[in-house]
Amino acid sequence: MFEPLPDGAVEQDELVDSLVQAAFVTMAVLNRVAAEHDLSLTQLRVLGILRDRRVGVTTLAGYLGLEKSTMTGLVARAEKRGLLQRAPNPGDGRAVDIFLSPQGAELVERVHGQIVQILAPRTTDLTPAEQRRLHSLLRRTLDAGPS
Amino acid sequence: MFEPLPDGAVEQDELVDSLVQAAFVTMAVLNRVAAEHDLSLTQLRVLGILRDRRVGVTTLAGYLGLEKSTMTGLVARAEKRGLLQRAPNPGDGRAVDIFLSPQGAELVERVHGQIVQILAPRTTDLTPAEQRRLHSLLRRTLDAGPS
DNA sequence: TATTGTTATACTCTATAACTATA
DNA sequence: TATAGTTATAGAGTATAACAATA
Repeated sequence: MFEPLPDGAVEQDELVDSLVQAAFVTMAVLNRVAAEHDLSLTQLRVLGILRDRRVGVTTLAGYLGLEKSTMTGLVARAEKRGLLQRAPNPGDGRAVDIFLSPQGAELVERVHGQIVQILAPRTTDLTPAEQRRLHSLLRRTLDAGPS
Repeated sequence: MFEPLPDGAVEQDELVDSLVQAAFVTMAVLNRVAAEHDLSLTQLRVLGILRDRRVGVTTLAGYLGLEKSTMTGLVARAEKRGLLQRAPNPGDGRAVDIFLSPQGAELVERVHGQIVQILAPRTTDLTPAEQRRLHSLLRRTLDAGPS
């Protein structure tokens, strides 16, 4: 009467859908918190990357999957707001180093804390053991590599 | 020597970070697939919502968290491409019904299949039991409600 | 009066192409 | 020649404010 499912296809589908939904919910939170500080998600990502790095425009563009020319505008606007700074690279006359200003560093930590505060309670229905399991499963899913 | 951690704070932090990272990885896939079909993520979301609904502009804007005026442009561009259609609502002379065209319906199914095909393999390192567990944990995390 | 949708306007994000300065 | 970054230009996405038509 029932055909055997093609190797768990329905479950796969539902698992993917829940991953996608979780992504949308999470991104909505990030967007909202960023917007509270007049930041776009991209601006927030820039600050997040610069949290522990000082990089050139091309490298930054690479992290974000954007064009160099796009970075120029993003960096210019963030610099104008005093969130990051530009300085000529000592070793390469063409290159420019991008790094957080003190205000930018302060802001990104504050925003990060806010995000944790909002997202963490969503997982507190889970037992500590379940939280560890979810963490580990997500890690392994992510590490399954690109594409 | 070691202070007791404030009630699992570090683990919470790492769990949230893995949720955020999973969201970025997932959104990157969605963006890439959408772009292959010359769709923005927002356009794709519009098509996804209309998959099983016929709604007015205000309702659609509500689902997406956007302004009505923003929808006008999004809908106009998608309509121009033949992906959706507008029709006056029979019951309310002010309202407009938005719904997928046959081409739009075909496209959204194709894109959805592509997304599942790309994301599903990421979870195949997990055993079937682990997959069910991840699915269930994500669901419970999502259902923890908004904000 | 309130609601539905559009228009006008402005700004951010994004890409492509052309350019400069340096390597 | 190749690379780092900027500028010019154009289009999409977004919001705010003002508006017309209908309820």
